[in-house]
Amino acid sequence: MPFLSTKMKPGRAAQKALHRPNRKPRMGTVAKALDLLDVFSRQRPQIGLSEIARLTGVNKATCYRLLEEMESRGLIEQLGTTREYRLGPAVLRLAYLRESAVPTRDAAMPVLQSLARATGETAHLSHLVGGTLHTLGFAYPSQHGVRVMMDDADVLPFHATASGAAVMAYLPPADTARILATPLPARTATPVTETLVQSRITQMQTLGWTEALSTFEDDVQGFAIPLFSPQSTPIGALAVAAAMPRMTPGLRSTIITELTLAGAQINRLWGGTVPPALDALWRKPFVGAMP
Amino acid sequence: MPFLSTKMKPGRAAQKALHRPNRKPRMGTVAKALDLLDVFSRQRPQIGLSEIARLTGVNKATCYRLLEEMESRGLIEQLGTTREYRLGPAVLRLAYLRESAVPTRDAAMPVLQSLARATGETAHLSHLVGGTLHTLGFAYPSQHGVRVMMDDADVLPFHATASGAAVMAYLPPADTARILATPLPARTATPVTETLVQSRITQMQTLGWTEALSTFEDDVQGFAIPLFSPQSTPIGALAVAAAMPRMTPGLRSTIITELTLAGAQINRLWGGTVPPALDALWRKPFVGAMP
DNA sequence: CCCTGTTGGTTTATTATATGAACCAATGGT
DNA sequence: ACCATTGGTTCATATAATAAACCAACAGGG
Repeated sequence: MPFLSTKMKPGRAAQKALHRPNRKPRMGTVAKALDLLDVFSRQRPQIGLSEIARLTGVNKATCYRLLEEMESRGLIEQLGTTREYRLGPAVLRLAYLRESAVPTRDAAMPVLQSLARATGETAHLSHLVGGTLHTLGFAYPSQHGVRVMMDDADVLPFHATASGAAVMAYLPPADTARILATPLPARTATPVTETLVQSRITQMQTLGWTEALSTFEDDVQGFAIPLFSPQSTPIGALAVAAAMPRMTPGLRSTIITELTLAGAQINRLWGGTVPPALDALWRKPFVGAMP
Repeated sequence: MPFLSTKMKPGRAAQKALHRPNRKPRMGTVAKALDLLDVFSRQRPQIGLSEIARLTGVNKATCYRLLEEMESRGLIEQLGTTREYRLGPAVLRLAYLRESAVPTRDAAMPVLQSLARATGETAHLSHLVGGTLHTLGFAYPSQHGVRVMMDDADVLPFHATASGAAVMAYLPPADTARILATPLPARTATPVTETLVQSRITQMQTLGWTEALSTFEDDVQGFAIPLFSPQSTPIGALAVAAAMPRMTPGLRSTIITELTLAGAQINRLWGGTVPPALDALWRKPFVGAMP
């Protein structure tokens, strides 16, 4: 029985899944409203009404109403000076409540930091929410001057990252297929072919970890492993992003060893269950296997 | 011009405020959905469908749909084991984004902690969101064995707390009246009369701080001051909750002094503008005035 | 000063969507 | 075997969301 519900809704689910040529998408109002929140990002923390409508494709009047309604609940707020909108204070309370009930982030951050320290590279933690990978946190080592920056709470592309492959490797095949069918976002350093992604997935399944070279960012080598729910469904990924010029066989070995260790630790903290096959791989010391 | 928009919506605002006996409330769907989130609290972090419907008064089918829609966006999640619902991981990302854009909590917490240390009592920070006070954080001193606990990210009653009075004292009179008209929640230690609340408000305005005795909790004395937006509208409160058996004139003096100091500091950090009259009161050293 | 292109916000008829009573199937306690 | 729960679903109905057109208010530019 799955932990996070993966139930099939007989009626509606089937309707949703099938592609009905003459039917409209039929999206709920609250879902549409919540989608508006995705326009906000680190680099664009506050936006005007027209801009939001433009970016989301939602009608301006509709957009206005939705924003107004979310504002009334504090989910977003409006600046009186520029009339721009931004995320509201209510999200803090919600996050606080969530963390006190399920200490996900607070529990994992120390491990993330020690992973960054042990490897000397940037450690990155992401969470699978609503079919997409979201950054939950990251940690930088103190040592190196040059380091991989990821000051983004943005969405991670599945195709172009090691984290994406790590998660996909343990997702139900149907979901993986659907993700692979999704057109990948423009911003990728190196073109990503489906066979390449496929090979990362197999690497994940056979070696116990996966890596990606110069895909999401130039000169960055990423290593990742998945994180699991108590029912062994993937719910996120742990990754290390290293600057390629620094890479050596020794460093690579260190990263993989530390990564699997930290992964096991976070899975334990979160009460996750690592699939037996993978767990066995993690228990074997890394011997320098090459994909 | 107000910072956080306080604009009046001619039509709707009036309709909302007045109690119309023969009219339906006419609440938007997303607002209703977001209201569902309020059922979750520290002591009740996860709830079943029927229970949620019962608590909120929303039809069960409607409730189900709304929850399902929010789940699709990660705002809540459902446990596969018990089918209960709880806050989802998406709130973490939103809060993270909000804090990186407007570092409210992160900026204030150190001040809050030093306030708790300096006074030896529990310090408490709350945020005005959507017409209600929400706990944003609190800090305990390390010294005393007995201390006022407030492990609640719950909503604070305006009537029964010093924080409520502090905020109301600087709210537009109309809002204050509306709040006072609201029936106060059952859970209050000492009965609260309107004149009592009114006296706290005047104390706030004349002395620069306010206090409440044994109202929200027994044997707890609360001191509070308001926090302001750049446009001098109140957006929250800073409070110290002391155990009454410990109270002495000296401690009281310390608390008030430290409280105003910390308040000024947080207002500075948040870019808030303290109203000139209040600012002047805070600059004068506390001389032991008694209300 | 007008022209033009913005902006945030509002109105309207139209229609798609939300609603809720009733209904199921499954579970758990007695 | 029963009864009272539970989570979830159905469907006719009424309500609430929608989108085009419309304002008024700015901000440059000529």
